[in-house]
Amino acid sequence: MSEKTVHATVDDVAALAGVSTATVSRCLNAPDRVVPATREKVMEAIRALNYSPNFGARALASRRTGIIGAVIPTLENAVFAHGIDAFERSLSPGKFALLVASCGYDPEREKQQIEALVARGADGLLLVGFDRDPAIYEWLAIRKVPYVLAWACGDSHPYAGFDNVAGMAAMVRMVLDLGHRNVAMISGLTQGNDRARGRLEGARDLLAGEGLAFRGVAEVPYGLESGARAFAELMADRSITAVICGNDVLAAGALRAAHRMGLRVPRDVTITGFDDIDIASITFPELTTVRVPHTRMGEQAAALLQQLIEGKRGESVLLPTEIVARGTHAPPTARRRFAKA
Amino acid sequence: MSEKTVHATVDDVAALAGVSTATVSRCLNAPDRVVPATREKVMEAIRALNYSPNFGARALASRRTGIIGAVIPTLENAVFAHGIDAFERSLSPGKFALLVASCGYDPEREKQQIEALVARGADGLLLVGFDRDPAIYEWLAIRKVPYVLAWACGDSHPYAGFDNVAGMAAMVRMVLDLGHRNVAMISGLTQGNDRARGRLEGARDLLAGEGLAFRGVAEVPYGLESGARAFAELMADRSITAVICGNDVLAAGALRAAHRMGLRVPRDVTITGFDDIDIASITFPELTTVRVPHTRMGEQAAALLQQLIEGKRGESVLLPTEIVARGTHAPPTARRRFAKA
DNA sequence: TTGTACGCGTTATCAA
DNA sequence: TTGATAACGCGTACAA
Repeated sequence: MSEKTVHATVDDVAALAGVSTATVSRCLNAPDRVVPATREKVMEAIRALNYSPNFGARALASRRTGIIGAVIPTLENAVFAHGIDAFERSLSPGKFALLVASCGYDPEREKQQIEALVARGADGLLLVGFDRDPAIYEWLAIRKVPYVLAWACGDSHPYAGFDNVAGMAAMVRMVLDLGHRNVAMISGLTQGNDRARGRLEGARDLLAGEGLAFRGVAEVPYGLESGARAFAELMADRSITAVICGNDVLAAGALRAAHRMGLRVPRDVTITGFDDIDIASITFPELTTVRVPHTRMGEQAAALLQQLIEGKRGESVLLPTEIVARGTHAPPTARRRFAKA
Repeated sequence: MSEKTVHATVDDVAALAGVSTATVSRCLNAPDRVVPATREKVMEAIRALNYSPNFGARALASRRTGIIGAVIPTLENAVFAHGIDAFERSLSPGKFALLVASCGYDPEREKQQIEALVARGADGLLLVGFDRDPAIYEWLAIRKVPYVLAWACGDSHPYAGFDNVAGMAAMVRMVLDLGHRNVAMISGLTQGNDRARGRLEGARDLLAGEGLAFRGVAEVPYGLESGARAFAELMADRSITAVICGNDVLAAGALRAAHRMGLRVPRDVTITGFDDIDIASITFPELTTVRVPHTRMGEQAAALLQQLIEGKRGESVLLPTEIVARGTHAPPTARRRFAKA
């Protein structure tokens, strides 16, 4: 005890303060259950010994870690970076910390990451989207691990998110109202990605409701060049006057391709995005897109998950999306409308 | 034991497999120290009971968590989002997981976050930059917590990073070689940010070496509009022909302001950035900037930190920066060179 | 190669 | 309000 030991324990603190270990523990976890006088003695000893509780021991005895896990496709997508940032900032400081894992849009890897986080003692989980192997949900239920889903909505699980289908439908509605009839879409990969799928279907269904169909659909990986390439191919059909994109990055790529092809936006083609991330207001012209409240979503998700973890019941929250009409949309012009191949 | 209990323990597994708990433990942590035959029995029991080791108990007994902590200013800055993403992907799967905390560029908050992560049992830490209260480094040394610094370089601590000073100096060198003499700079906030400070000083020193000085310096918060505003103010001095920006976001903002002011880039003004994040190739014209290997940096940082944690000694790694000459630079034109106020 | 038995540092139950 | 003490579940010398 008199040795210069690096890590003091509760016993050391208790001894120095002249109390029991139980009291020391209480001072840290339920200060109100200790008389101010003794509490002061204990805190004094804690400072003197530079004591800090052992994480493993605490987790073992209390059966919780204060660690919240999040599995996201990738932080390279600004949408997730911003959402996760807000999520982390909204975690009660001192009470919870964030363990992040990425899965690169791979469902199998997502499953592994979920298991890894739970194995690491995560008290709760933040996941992206609804669509995944039901076995995962069952497993989570058995293990009694609370979770919140984000970037989507639904009624089968707790979530803090928005409606991809409705958001995209609204955008297509606007494009149709402008007079466009020959519309194409550049969608993100829908495989194992219900957000991308929702957006694609939202657009498709709205068109169908008007008795229309896409003049072309490209389903491509996330990325600027990816969007650019898809745009160039789609526009081989000279009748197309509007290209709906599944996200802002694809739209920015499309815009770049348009410039290269000598097409003027929005005079020759209308291009729309989704998400309203930073780049949407940097392109020229600035992108007409669907704004998603990523930051508020992260905050709400954090609040909801913390409630669930503490045993309270929380309500899912559906955030509104909104069309941000900037510079890449306009009515179809004669040049394209009557263009020939 | 026969009850439908949710969490099986080593004892359950040992009983079912007909071995001791020690053997079960070995199967998990040192499979080679167990004969294949018994190992198979044990793994079978593990599967049957759906067993997974208790994190707290394991951490307590083994004195390590397999958790690596990272404290960054914010994930909203793409630079950190990409670096952290690469870092996380490079962590040995199954062995280490990433606990992230943000500090919003606030040194005091960074200190708290570091303590919080260590308190949560982090086996090692990833931190941004070198400049911080020496007490923190001492504390880390006493606690024997390995750490790696990134996004900068130096010889006082292990790091995986790059030279902000040299990177910016090279850019200013290029601008001067183009013929510019009336140069201004939009710098990020240098307070508690050695990366921003390094870039500012790198530029300043190079100018000084040529007997020159900035015609103006604005030190502003991170952000598009922030950069735009600074640019507009700086350009009140009509003699300025080049504006060096501390990062790509500020540069994109400056570019936007230039458009608004009716200035043509690079004909009327040269604008340069730093980092080469996505937006650098989306602006019009595309941004001339300094490329920083954020992804490789994240990977190297992960490799180095894991080595340190495992007791091996690792070498710091200095990554090269590189000028990416795109569309926002050109020699000064007569119009600006001889412009009058 | 496998088993025994103890220690790891807290929390939580129950009495006092 | 405080104290004694039993878990908590796993790793690991040490012994067999």
